[in-house]
Amino acid sequence: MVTEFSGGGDLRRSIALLWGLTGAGRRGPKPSRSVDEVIQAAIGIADTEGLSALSMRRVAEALGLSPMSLYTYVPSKAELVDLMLDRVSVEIENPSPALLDWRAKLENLARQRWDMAQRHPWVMQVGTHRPPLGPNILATAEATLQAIDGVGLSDQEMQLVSGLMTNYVRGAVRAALEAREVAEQTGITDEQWWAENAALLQGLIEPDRYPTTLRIGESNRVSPGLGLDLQQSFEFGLQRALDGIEVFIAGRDANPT
Amino acid sequence: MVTEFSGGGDLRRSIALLWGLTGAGRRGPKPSRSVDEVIQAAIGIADTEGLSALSMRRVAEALGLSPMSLYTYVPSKAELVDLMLDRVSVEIENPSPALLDWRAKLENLARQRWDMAQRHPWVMQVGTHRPPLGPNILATAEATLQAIDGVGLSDQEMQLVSGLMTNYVRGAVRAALEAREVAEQTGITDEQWWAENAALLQGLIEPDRYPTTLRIGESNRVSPGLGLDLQQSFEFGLQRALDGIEVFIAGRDANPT
DNA sequence: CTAAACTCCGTACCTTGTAAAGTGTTATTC
DNA sequence: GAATAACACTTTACAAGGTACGGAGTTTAG
Repeated sequence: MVTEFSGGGDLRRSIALLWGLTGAGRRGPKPSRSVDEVIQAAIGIADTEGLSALSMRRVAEALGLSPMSLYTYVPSKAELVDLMLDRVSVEIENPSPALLDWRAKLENLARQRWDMAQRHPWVMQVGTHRPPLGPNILATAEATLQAIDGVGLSDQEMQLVSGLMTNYVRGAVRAALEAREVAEQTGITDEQWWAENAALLQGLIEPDRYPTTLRIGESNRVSPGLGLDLQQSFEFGLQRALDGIEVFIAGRDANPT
Repeated sequence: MVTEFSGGGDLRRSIALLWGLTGAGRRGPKPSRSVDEVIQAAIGIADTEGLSALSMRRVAEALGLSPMSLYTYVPSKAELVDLMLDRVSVEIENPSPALLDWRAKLENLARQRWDMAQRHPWVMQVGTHRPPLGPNILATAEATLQAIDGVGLSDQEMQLVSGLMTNYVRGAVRAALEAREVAEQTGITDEQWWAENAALLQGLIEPDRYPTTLRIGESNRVSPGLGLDLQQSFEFGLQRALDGIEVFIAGRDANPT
């Protein structure tokens, strides 16, 4: 499981790639593929085999090129990942205007992010502080801010709320994807894992030291699956976060700046 | 930036290491170091140079051993990371009983996690689904559950609340650490980065498409730092999350199961 | 037509985790 | 006390990764 970074290379070049600016009147042979094909191939690999399987050699192979040829399309692997990120961000749509209040819109955006992450698990392994400022990523930022625009928050508060949503969603989605990935990689279910651990820990630990944990663990054993449905957990936290924001907005309305 | 996984190897061996079980009556030469020294050396490297700098060779060098010797102390790098995780978890203390209500306790735990992550940034890069069940990690789980025990939630709801806190805190802390790491690695401040991007994007994008984002961006430019203090952002989200939990508990009190 | 700019490839370097096999040391067993 | 099993430790080696470098061939500007 590898988390990639971005922003290393030449910003000018990155922006040009993100916004599809092609230098006019170029000499030399025509490229046999397009940057877009490279991005798609990379996304395909990352989707099906995970980000750790995404190597320049692997992408080149999928395109029928030599590894080093890729560097004529893309300055480095980091920039390629940037491009992949912006590309999949197109799947996040602006919430329908039929959703009237901010809460429905934020909820919708959070679910869209959840869904998108199910299709492209690797996005959660890419750093997004200083995101690649491509058209699609900017659009998702715009959608989030628009959802909470005009409800009485200051610009700064809007950023804080937007940050809270991002932080929570990323935390929850990562947890869920991690669960999926671990299960796939080890071939062991959570139940099996817990059972085996419980057996090994039996007698090793003093029950007095972890009474609550043991009680909850026991209650999970008796009715398994109850405590661990990740989608349900995501929804629960989402509603709590929205409730918290609602409290804040209400308090803000009571004494505006 | 690398996210490690755990749980690959032999569970029995892992548990023995975590709980300090040494096989009695061993033949052969005495080990020249202890597992503890290996863990400490590894933590030192990860703390100061980042998880990506943590290699078996590097740890061996710090201990004055050959790389392969480490494998007599620890079955693999993954298990070493597990041990490191449990080791630093000792820094999370059970909230003082003087903190009377659940909210103060959860708040305290969240802040402790924030502080701990500042000291050991790499912990946020380690997967924690199926965490190494060492004494210290179990203790932090116990502390969290105890904080919300007896406030009228079902066992399942307690897990959901605990999960929400974990997810939010991890999301926020990761965002903050990412910011720090990116700044260190690139040597460019966020302000510089945004300014440069703004300059390059100028004229490239249609203002009608991203009105809110541009307005907020402008408002950041005018009074910089206002929207971006990460500790402040963490605190803001933390209070919102706790507010949301409070609403939930209040509603739960109104009609208990 | 010439030369610059470009695409593409083969080779090579460095870093990783760790498998394999060998050497020497200690404690148990006879 | 000698033999042996279990161990600590080392050297060597492999495969996989990103990408620097230099060369060969191709297209277009001047």
